[in-house]
Amino acid sequence: MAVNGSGEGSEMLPLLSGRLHHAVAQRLATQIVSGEYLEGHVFPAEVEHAEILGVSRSVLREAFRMLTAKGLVSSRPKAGTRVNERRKWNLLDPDVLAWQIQCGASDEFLRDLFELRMVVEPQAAEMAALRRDEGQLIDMANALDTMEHYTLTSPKGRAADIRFHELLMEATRNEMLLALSNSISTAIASTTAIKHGMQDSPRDPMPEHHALYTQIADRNPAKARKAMVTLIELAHADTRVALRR
Amino acid sequence: MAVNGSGEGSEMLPLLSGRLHHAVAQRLATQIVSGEYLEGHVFPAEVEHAEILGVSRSVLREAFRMLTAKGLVSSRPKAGTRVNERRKWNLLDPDVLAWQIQCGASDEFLRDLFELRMVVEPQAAEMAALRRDEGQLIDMANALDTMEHYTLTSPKGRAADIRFHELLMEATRNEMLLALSNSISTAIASTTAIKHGMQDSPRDPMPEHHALYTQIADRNPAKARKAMVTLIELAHADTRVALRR
DNA sequence: GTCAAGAAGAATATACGATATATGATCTGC
DNA sequence: GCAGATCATATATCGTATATTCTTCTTGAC
Repeated sequence: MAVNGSGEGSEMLPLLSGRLHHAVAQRLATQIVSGEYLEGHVFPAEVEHAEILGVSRSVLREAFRMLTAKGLVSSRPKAGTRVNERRKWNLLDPDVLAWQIQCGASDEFLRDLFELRMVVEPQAAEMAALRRDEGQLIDMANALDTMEHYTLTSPKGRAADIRFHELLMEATRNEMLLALSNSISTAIASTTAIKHGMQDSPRDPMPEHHALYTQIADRNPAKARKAMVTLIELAHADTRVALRR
Repeated sequence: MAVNGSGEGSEMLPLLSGRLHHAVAQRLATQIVSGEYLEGHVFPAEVEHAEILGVSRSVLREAFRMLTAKGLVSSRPKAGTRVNERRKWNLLDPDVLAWQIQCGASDEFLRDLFELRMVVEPQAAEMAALRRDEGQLIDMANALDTMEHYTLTSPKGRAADIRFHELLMEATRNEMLLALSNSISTAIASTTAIKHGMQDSPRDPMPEHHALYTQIADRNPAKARKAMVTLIELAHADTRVALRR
C-alpha cells in the first residue's frame, strides 16, 4: 500500500477525511492562497511531486484538475504546472472563498467581501420585497425563529441564518443572485463561526434581522434596502472587532 | 491506441482541439446545461461510460473532476456519478456561464444576467469614478479608441470592449467585483459575438461608452452611475432584438 | 402477518503503478 | 537570427487492487 513510504513523504495530509484527491487539492489550494506558493511558481514534475506527497500520479492529476477548474493553476506539457496570477482565480467560487478565509482573511479581503455584499444585497432586498410570495415569507419567519432559539453560537443557529439569507435571495427570483449569495454565505459562515467561537459576547443580531423581515413582509422596497444596509454594517463592525482590527 | 475502436464509439468528440479531458468535460457539460441530462441523471458506470465515449477511464475521471469542481455533478462509490440539482451549480463560473450561452441562452437566463449587471455595474461605475487613477484612465481611453477603430464586428474590437469594462472594474479596487465582472464579461462576449455575427446592422455602441468614460474621468459618481445604467439598457435591448424576442 | 433492524453480498468509484505518446521549451548548428 | 534536433514533461492508456455503500436478504420482534 505504502501511502506514506519510509521516512519519505510529508504525510501531513489532513487526516484523510474523504476522497484522497479532494484532500490533496485542498492542501495544495491552501498553500497557494496562503501565498506559500506565489504567482508563477512551478510545481515539481508529476512523478516526483506524487511521491513527495505520497500519493499516486492519478490522484495528484485529478487534484490539479480541480484547481485548474477553479483557475488557481494551469499546466502545459513540458512547461509543467504553475500557479496562475491572482486575476485568473475564480474568486467567487465557494471553495476558493472558503480556502481564503481558512488561511486567515486579510484586511483587504474582508473589506472587499463586505463591499460586495453592500453592492448586491441591499438591491436584492428591494427585489425580494417586491417579488416574494407567501410561502417564502413563512419559511423566512421559521428560519428567524430557529435562529433566535439556537443563537449563532450553535451550528443550527448559523444554518438558520444562512437559510434566511438564502430564502431572501430566492425571493429575488434571480438564479445568479442566488448563486452569488451562496458563495458569499459560505464565506461569511466561516467568519461567523470564528466570531461566535470567541467568548467576548457577540452582539444580538436578531433586531436587525426582524426589521429586515418586517419590511419585506410589508412589500416596502425602500425600507427593506435600508434595513439590509444596517444589517450588513453591523455584521461588518462585529466581524472587525471579533478579528481585532 | 484505439481511440475509436471498431464500429463502436460515438466519436463526435469536437475535433479533439486541445486536451482530451477538457474536450470530454466540455461535451458532458454542454449536454448537462442543455438539459439533455437533467437533474438526478446517473451516468453509466465508469468502465462502460469510458468505452462508450471512446476514451480511457483516467480521462473520463479527470473530466468529471472538473465538472465536480464546478458543482455540476457529484459522485460517490456504488451510487455512481449523477447530475446535481441546479441550485448547486456554480452559475457564476465563467465556463458554466459560457456553456449555458453556447447551448442557447433561455429568456430567463438573459433576464437574470442583465439584471445582475444592473445590480452590480452601476454601483461599480460610482466606485470607479471615485477611485480611478490616471493610468487606468489612459488605458480606458486607449481601449475605447481601439474599440471604435475595429468595431464590435471584429474580435479585436470585442476584446477592447471587454478590456474597457475590465479596467473599469479594476478601478473599483475590489478584487471580487473584478472577478464577478470577468465572469459576466465572458458570458456577454459570446452574446456580443452572436449579436454582431448577424448582418442586420447593430447599433453603434460608442456614444454611451464615451459618455460613461467622460463621467468617470470627471470623477462624477452620480452621472457615471446613470451612464452605466443607460449603457446596460441599450446592450440589453440590442441583445434582445438580435436574438429575436 | 407485517414491519423494522441488522447482516451478507454486489456493484461502483477510488487508488495505484507501469508504459506509451504528443507536445513544446531549449539547445544546436548553420 | 533562423531552422531543426533534442529531451524533459504533461498527457493518455491499460490492468489490477481496494474501499465504500447501496441493495437485498435474512432475522427477529411485535
